[in-house]
Amino acid sequence: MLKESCCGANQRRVIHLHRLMPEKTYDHNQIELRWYERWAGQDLYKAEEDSSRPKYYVLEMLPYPSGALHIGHIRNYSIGDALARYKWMRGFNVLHPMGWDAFGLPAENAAIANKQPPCEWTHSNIAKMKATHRRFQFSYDWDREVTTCEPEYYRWNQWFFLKMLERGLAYRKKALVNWCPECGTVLANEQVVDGCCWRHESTPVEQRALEQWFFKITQYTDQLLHDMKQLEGNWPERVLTMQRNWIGRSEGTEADFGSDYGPIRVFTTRVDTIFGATCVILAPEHPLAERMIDAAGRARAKAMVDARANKDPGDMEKEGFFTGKYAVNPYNGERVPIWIANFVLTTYGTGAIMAVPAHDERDFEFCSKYGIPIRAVIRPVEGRLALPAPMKEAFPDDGITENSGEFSGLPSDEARRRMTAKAEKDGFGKAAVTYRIKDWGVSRQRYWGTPIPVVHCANCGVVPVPESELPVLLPTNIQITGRGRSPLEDVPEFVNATCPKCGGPARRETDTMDTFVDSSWYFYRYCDPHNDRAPFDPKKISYWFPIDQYIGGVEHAILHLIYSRFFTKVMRDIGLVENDEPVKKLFTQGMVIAEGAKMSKSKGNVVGGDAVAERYGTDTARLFVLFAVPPEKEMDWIDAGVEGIYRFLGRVYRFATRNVERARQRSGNQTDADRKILRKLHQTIRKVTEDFETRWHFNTSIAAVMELMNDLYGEETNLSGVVLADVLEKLALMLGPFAPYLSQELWKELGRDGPVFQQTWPAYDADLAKEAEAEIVVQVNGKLRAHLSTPFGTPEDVLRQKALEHPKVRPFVDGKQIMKVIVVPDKLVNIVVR
RNA sequence: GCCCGGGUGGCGAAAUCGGCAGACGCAAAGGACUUAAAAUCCUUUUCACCGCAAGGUGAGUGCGGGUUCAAGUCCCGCCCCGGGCACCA
Repeated sequence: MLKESCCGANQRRVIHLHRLMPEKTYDHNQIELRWYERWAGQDLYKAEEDSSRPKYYVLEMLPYPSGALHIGHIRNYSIGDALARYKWMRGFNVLHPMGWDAFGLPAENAAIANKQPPCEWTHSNIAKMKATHRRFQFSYDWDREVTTCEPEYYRWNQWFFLKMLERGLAYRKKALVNWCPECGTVLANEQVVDGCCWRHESTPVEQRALEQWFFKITQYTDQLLHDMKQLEGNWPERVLTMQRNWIGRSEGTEADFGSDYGPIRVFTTRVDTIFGATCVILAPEHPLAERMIDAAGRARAKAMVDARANKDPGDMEKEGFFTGKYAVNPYNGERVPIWIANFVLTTYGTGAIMAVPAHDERDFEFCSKYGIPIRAVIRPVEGRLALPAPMKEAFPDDGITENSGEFSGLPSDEARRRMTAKAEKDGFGKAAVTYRIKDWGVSRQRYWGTPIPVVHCANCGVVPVPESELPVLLPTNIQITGRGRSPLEDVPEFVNATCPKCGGPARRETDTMDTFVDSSWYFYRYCDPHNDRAPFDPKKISYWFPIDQYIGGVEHAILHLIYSRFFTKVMRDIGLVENDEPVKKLFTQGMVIAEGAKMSKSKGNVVGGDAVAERYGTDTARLFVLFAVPPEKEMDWIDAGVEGIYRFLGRVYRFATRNVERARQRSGNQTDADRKILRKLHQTIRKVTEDFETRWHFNTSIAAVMELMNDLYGEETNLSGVVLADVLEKLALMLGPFAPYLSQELWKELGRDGPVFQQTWPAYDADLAKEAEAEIVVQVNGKLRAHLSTPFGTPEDVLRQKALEHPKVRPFVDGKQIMKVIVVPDKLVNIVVR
């Protein structure tokens, strides 16, 4: 077995150094191909429930099957795979699955571009990418593969939808969509470029209101916020902050301004400034607005809505107009004008605000522009009230109220409390909490997604498809033209349905689900992927969950992860799962850029996994993405750097193969070099183990192994066979999580059997790792002057004495007054002189 | 504007608890081997100055202050870069 792999051309003799020991050239292609074939079809990474071992669920975010794995994917999977293999070696029962986020818009675009059905396009992409996965030997249990566009999967999306509907968590309401009048179709946000259609660059996108489906995530807002406590410390602080901002909870007051059209309710966090309100402003979509203005006004309001949809709010000029009507401030009875303006959002608060230009920057900007009066009612705690005339900018800070009737002279927070209490007492308002987060719009007017399982019946209205009739299959014979509201509307055999309630003719819902629905629960399906009676067996979930480690890009910090948390809470309330949160620990890896530029297809600088594997092998590719920078940092792919790693693996391989014979014979006696190398070996094991257990800075782990290799080259001929055998064995094991092919090859060369990841992770011996003597740094006035080698535990006074006597120290000390000597045992002596 | 990260040699980086700044790798230079090259192996490589040399001296972690025997690391102020949020009332 050993000999058959080393053909003559591979061998040469290193005469000058190593006494005629044959070494082999590192031929990555041959090694990787051989093990690839050996392992094919062996189900090496199969996971099964086993209560006798601690479980470990490691998960990388499933990819969209775009056609090829690029180096960003490789980085993500190399981190997860190293961890999975390490955990196996530490005795854990590891679940490490993979799947495909296979629904989505690009498949439809591809269908339009090259007339290939989305299903076909998707499956051929999956096949290509899976081949790359296998080539890299990422340790997935492929029996558990989940492909979200398969009916076996998406029927459970539909099932969850029905559960949401039952619990009042799915509902319909009108919502605006982007509409291209040229295509006659709905556009996704990413298809809107500079306010115009991506395919018709001069056609402005309009806003149209359609009935659409929503999930009531707002019902869980407080839980989503509260349960973040369970995640603190285990999720990146940055992600939690982003989610908190996204939810955007703010406490304030709602109050009614009176008007001829009924009360106008406004929300404010600064009710303490309400005596400074000089107008009320409605969002252009506000229901009262329509009644207050004429046709010309309505046209202006509509134009505002369209313009706002496609512009970056940051560079939009504030605009508005006076309705001609007035509102009454409930606190002082003052009559103020009612305006309509583009910067007031209908989607936040009550869709109406009071404008207090003196104390709000936006209101200040708006009111200054239109000559609306500015009246200060808050003064700085130590300062005077601003005068209206020379006011150059708003004073938005808290302070002391003035000119506020009975509430004058109070600190802002006290004023807020008392004024809110008055609103509640007099019945014109109340304390209120508002959130930025909105209900999750799940409707997409698209073909390539999960059909929403309801029908519309003329007699019965919206009727859910019975569970027993799931899945509602997505038709496959379809022409994608990019025209019309949804491609599904052109498929009569899909649209024409029977009402499950009355048996009469009905129209099937043609909206499909947002693909975030697919990815909100796929990690549960991995635990029971072939179940055809339920989304999964709860018993399996309670064994594997929560996910111990989730690894993916920070770009999913908000949507995917918040939706996943929401789904878990709903599933828990249905009684399917026990955990509050799906993911115990989250790791967000940095982006990969190529030679200084963001990788993109249009730039043509995408570094493909296969190309790198071809040239250097997959072990080199994996090791390099882990070695270049710590995994959480952005990484620049530079070809030259890869060469260094390839050289390193070659060094390991050559060293091992030319010493394996000596190692097997365990010849020679203990030497000084042995002790030195053993120390280094155990220091290296300690370093690599600590990196796995704490920060995952694999760049330093790999650097440590390189140092060990450098030392081995220095002492090669001085080592005994016993120590060589020990070092080579542990080297192979330590490289296992990073370079599975090479480490397996070394393992075999050492005459050992079985996959490396099924071996036990080497333990380090703290005594062996300990340096023989302490290196003491001697400083004078903080400057390094000498080193001392002393036994560990040398008493302080001895260290002080030795330091003062050191010939390199004397010139800096002699003739000077010694003020102080600081001694840190086993570490440092600092002599302070004057 | 607000909230996070970050700024260290020619480059990627290391220094994990306030204790030798630059581990490891890339690039570069020199040497060995070779007819030659590649590959490989060995050496040098923060900057400035002194020295024939061994070696020595000084400066140095974005900038300015501070705390400390001692600061890349802690504190205050500023500059720059990256990311997220951004009319959220």
